[in-house]
Amino acid sequence: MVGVDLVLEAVGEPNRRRLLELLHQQHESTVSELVRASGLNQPQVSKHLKVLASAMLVAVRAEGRHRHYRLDGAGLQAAHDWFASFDDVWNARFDALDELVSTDPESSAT
Amino acid sequence: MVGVDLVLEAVGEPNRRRLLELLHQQHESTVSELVRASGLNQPQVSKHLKVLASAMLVAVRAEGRHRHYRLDGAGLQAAHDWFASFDDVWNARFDALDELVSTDPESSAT
DNA sequence: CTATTGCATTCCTCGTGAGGAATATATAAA
DNA sequence: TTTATATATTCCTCACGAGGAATGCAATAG
Repeated sequence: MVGVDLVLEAVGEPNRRRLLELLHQQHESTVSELVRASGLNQPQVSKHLKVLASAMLVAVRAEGRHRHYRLDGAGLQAAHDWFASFDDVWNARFDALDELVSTDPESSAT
Repeated sequence: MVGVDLVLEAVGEPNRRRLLELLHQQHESTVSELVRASGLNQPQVSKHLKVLASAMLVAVRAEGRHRHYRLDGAGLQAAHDWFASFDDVWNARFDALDELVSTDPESSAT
């Protein structure tokens, strides 16, 4: 399992989110391509990618002197699951209330 | 719609995540209760709650000299949706690959 | 071989953000 | 009224993290 702490700290940075979104469109990109697409300098891109990789948000594939980066589902899903654990909040499921009134299913008047 | 930037920056902080999880268990808590449960000092809790509130992650209800905080689904769902937009990554849908190799399904040697 | 390209890494500076202490503010109690 | 409680806010310090510049390093080109 992936540490959600690393993931959420990594995605807290706006430029890293931009890189993730660029990678989402391109499926796979070299560092040079990300530099051009993001407008960031090459060292910054490499450093951000390093952070993303240690959070299992991206994976690398070496090919010659090129490095092909792609999204890694592990980190993304870890963060997704963490927020999903709160889904009862916005789903407004009145479980406790439902249990309280479950003995009286007739009381469903508006 | 809630700004996902504010939300993801807010949840990037570990103690703020702890507060969110505490609020998730308690449904509603005063600042004092969160201070006791989190081990943080009162000013830090108030400051973190302020950040969480501006990201629509918590909502407040004033009652006498107490402030009752509870989770706000708006911010939580915004972050959830942002990660959900990447679900094709971990669902491992090889659409493009599938299209490329669809003429040769036998080539799956190790 | 040397030169060049693609990327990673190091060093430095600076801004920002988190924590601590003290204080301000508001509401309730006496 | 004075006092106590609950919370917010201000000020300060400090550490960490992001960006820039320069450099290192590996792989291809010539």
